[in-house]
Amino acid sequence: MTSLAEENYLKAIYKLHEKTGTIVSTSALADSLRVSAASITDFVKKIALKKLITYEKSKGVKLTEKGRQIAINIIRKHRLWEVWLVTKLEFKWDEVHEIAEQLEHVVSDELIEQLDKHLGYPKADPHGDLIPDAKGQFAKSNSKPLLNCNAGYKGKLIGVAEHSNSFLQYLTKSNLKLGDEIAVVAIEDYDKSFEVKINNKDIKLLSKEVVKNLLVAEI
Amino acid sequence: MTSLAEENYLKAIYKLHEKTGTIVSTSALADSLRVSAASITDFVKKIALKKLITYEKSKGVKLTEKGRQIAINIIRKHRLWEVWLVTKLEFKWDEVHEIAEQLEHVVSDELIEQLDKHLGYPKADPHGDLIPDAKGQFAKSNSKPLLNCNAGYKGKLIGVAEHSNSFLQYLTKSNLKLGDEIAVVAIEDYDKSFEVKINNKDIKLLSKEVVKNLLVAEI
DNA sequence: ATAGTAATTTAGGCTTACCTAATTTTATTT
DNA sequence: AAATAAAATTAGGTAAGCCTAAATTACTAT
Repeated sequence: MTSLAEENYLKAIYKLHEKTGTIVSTSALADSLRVSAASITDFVKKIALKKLITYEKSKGVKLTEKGRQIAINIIRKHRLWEVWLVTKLEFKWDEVHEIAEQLEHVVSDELIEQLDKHLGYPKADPHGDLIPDAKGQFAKSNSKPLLNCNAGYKGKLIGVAEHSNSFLQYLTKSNLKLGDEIAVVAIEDYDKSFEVKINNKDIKLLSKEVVKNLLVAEI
Repeated sequence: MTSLAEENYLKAIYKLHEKTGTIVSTSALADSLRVSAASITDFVKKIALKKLITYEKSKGVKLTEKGRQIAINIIRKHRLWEVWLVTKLEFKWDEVHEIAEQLEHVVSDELIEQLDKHLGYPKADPHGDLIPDAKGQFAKSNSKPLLNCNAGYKGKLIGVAEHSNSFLQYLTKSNLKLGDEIAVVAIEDYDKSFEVKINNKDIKLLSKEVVKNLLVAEI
């Protein structure tokens, strides 16, 4: 029904829209999918005919409800597989993305149902990203970047806004993981670096780049 | 490196060779892969150039050692995934083939290593087929069709020689499963049907077609 | 041994998903 | 507002993996 390429295009469009909030440009898609702009124009016309997206020439594309459902389902599968890889197969959170990129395209509703059950119906993946349910509904989340918090704030690390291996490995090396309690001791006005206390114990200094990408929520 | 199509061709050639013991013909492959004979000839020429098989025009094809290793690796992955689906995800043995056909193509050596470990290094899949190790070595097996056994024989059901859903479902319905002890009470000379005793309890009558496809071994 | 049949190969085409180069459209500067 | 730069599209092409129809080769039966 839906080809591998289509699934990847829809997922890329979904993610780019999520990030920018706007209509998705040809060049953004070309960048993200590592395919020439000409190929994007081509393909985008084809899936517009299938009503998976709407395409405005020279403007960009947008998912239709149908396209959005397919994209969310891929994301659901991706995140469930990531949970499996980390909780059952002992992979690290920085090792699962590429494998999940392959597993997400396996087609079987019963498989995903059983996997979800096997994992205990997890709400979030190993990076704290929410896992939509079988109907495509996301749970509500009230996380925010630690950067937006003031001195005195105390919360729990529940996600990351960047998924690069280098960032994930930096956190691991710094002994920071999801679930940790973070208290903001002080904020350096000059460079917006944060002095934080982790789990009521260790004091750490985190750069603005880092706190921008740490998502926290009330305990 | 190896495309999906290549993997499927190599696997099909491996299985057909295993079944017939001979060089594999174009038509047998066409049948098995549900592709026209002309396409087989085409493709076979291509992978012969890659030294995955040897191809004798109008005779048939044979795996090279390189092609054989790839085929065995796909089979290893297929069987490990089947074990996972049955033991961890509660699928029935007649429900796993199609899903494993997709999962077997996921590429990641670490994934398969970890999966193998997670499953406790199983020696056989849910149908009793042996799982080769990471080096492509199969364990020795001394199973034989129940059909070849005489009255008085007592052994354990360790595999099936047919994998069709209808046969697997027949066995399930008949309450026969791998591991059951089977004792041959009598053999009807006229139609070669077997009267057997299962787990020292129930007496069952099995047709020649059925006993031909039941593989047993010494307890 | 040869006619007839079955299996295989060749020839020519199609679709999917990509490409480069050239052109056109849109956005940015001055 | 014109000139330039950047983004998008059009045109023409390619490789992979399939197809049908026609031609060839191999097998079987008398």
